[in-house]
Amino acid sequence: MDQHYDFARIEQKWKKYWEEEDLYKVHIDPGRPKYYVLEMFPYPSGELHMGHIRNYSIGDVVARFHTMKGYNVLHPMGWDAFGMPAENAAIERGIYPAQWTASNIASMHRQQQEFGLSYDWDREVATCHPDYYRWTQWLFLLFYQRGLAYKHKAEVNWCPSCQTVLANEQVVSGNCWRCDSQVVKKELEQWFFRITDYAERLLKDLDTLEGWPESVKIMQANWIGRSEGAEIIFPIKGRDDTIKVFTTRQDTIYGATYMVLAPEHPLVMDFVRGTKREEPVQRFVQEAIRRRGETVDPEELGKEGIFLGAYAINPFNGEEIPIWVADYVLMEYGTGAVMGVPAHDDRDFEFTDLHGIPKRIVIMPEKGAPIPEEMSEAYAADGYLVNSGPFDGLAVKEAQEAIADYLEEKGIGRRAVSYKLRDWLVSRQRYWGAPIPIVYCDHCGVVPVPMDELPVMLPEKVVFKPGTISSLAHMEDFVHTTCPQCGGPARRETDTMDTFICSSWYYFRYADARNEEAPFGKEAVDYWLPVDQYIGGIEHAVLHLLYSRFFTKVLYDAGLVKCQEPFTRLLTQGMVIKDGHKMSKSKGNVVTPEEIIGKYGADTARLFTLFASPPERDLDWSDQGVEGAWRFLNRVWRLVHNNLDVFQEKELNAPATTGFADKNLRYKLHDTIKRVTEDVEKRFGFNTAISTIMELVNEIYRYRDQLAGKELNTALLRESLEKTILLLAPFAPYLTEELWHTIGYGDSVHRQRWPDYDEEALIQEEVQIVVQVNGRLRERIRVPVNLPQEELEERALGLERIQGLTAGKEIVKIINVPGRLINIVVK
RNA sequence: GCCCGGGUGGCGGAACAGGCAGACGCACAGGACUUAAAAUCCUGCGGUUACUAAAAUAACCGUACCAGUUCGAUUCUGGUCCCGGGCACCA
Repeated sequence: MDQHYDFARIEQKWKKYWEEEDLYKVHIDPGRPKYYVLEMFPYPSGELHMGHIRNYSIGDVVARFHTMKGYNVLHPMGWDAFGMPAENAAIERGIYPAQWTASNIASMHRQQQEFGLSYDWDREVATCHPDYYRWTQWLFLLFYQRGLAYKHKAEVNWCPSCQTVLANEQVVSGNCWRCDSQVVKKELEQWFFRITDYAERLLKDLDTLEGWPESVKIMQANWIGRSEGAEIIFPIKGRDDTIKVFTTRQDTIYGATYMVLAPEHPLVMDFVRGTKREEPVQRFVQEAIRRRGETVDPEELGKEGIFLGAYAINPFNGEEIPIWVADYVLMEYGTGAVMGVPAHDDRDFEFTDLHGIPKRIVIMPEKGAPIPEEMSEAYAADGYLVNSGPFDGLAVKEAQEAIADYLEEKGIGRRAVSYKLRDWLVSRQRYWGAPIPIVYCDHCGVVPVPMDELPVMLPEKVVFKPGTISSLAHMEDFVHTTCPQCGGPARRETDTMDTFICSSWYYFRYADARNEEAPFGKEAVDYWLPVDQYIGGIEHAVLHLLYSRFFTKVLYDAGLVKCQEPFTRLLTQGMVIKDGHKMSKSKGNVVTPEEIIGKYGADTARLFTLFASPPERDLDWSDQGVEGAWRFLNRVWRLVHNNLDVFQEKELNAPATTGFADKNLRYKLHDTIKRVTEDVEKRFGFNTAISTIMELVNEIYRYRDQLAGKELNTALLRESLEKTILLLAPFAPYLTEELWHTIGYGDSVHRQRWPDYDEEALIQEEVQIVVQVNGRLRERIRVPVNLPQEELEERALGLERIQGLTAGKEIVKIINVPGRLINIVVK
């Protein structure tokens, strides 16, 4: 017999069989519990990499396991197909983005099928198909109708390399998330989604996501950035208007020694117009705005500012405080104006040191402590109020409440909540995206395209003019249209949608992917959604995952879906690393899925990626480790082939007097079933599940060796081999299918029930007990399971070594952990 | 700076509720099979020391570091160091 199995032949054979059998097609079946497992759909770059394989291998095990467990499993795949690379390819190679994308999809689809992934391909979607983006546009209009989409002129993030704007979430440390170029600020009129309306719910509902990693929830909470505090209205000396500030430390109001406005604040120029300060302030403001657009690191910025010659009046003590403009105050957050409390805020402290503004201490850590003259740093911690008039002596928390109450009573302010989250900028000056379904009519203004006229088709035959912004804007046939309202001439919106919109709802579409009447049918989404298990990279912690949650809540409010959260459980997988770096062409450490398939087959590739590390952690690629996975699969293959006789005999031999070896094997088998089930179901412990199966296989080999030449319990051997195949089926679907048929079955192994373990088999007559003296391991003894405690202690104390260690000493106590150890404490 | 993870043999990792540290795999070493190699199978494999011809055995140390709680700590608590990730003046 060969030492190795012919993976190429086997994998081809069963791939074809599964396709012919429609093995992975699913339909709504209210009689069975559903399970929706989903891997984040990929961008069709044209090639699968190991990160994809890891992602899909995890999802496939989860899907196959639940199918065997009796669930009706939805496991779809599709393509996040709009985006920049297609445009670049078009420019570089003179091929239309639609064609380039379609051929990439075809080749990646083929590679996925090689891997034997259990997708229902009838539900495949591609976001660039009119059948799909029609509904993306429909959803845009739904948002528009609900007042959640609006056009607005604002200072936005601009990536000079991608030649388009970016949402805040898509700027990573000042750089573009996609191309890493430095992002600059630009004033543009753009479409936004009002995600800030949902800030509170997006934050609060994080608590309901018990199946999400804490780290992702914390990242989202930080991104939303909720702060509780107060707005305080300051009158302006000599004028009728007022300035409103937002603060989280209203308790420090008596320590406010100045006020600062953001450079963009409308009052800034108002204060200095026509005065000698106008020119320097103007210069300062322009410079501040320019620098803000360029500089990445706030440390480099320092704290520049300039006095405006005006004074605000502290409504609590009537004190006049100077009003400054400074670059460290942001117009977009709070009210764009801050009360400066240098003694109790690090930034204000630094600013006043620089510009010679006095500090006043109003919080002391202890009651009655002497108030120091000098401070070396701001005191931002807890304490008690001083120098604060009627509020003296209150603790910080109490003062915050008391002062908020006072503000509201006197009508000079109110409690307020501020968020760091900004509205989602969704327009992009790119061709390869879903057109925004809006027209501009000279007569009627902004007019949405009627829903029944969708899709607004993206012209496929595009010509890219280098250096121009959006190619769509140059396509006269596209731009010129008629107004849906008055029928007069109108222009189309030429910006397209952020591709994150397309990916914010695809998991709903899978439930009803071929629906031509609606984005999805109610029955289908109510049955399948939410996604029970979502699997993907941590890099989407606040991008795709936040946007999708937002979309789901809007669809919920519109009555289109029943769930308020899209993903019940989330698994964030680690990266695939080789030689200490992420695999990349520039590092020259890339191993392609195709190489591995060619050399060892899909099962080995899957098994290795699952075995080498737990899914959340980074995976260190090791060619030798792959070799080990390959060896193991062959070991299983040989084990079955070497024992084929037990499947051919009709009368199986099960001697009545089963010996220790038999009991031992049967225990191992059922213990393995139990552990593998729990590992996969509860812990995503694929690495330990596989190692447990390896132990079982080793045990079966040992059993054969032990009983070589003796009468075998063929019934037990057969049970062991069959169940080993079943346990391995989700991990190595091709090999196990082959073996399942080899041992004589006609149906697919992937239609079998997951094995249950037999409690009886797990009952042991003897256990090993560890004997410790003063917590140090000294002996191990085997005793009957139900040996009474006194007898166990007696036996332990009677052991020669233990006697030697306890002789002449006082036994203080004996700790007994049933079934595990006893610890004799002596003095 | 703030907020999260993580640190266990030569390597990837295991130890699930405070109870045998190092499962499983890789690498390595020795042996079997072979004319030979590959493949396969078997055995060993954290460190130090003692004893010994060798094996066996035993003691001590050991889960980044320092304290603490406990009969007992990789696991819990406090502090320190290092590595990785997120945020970026958010008042």
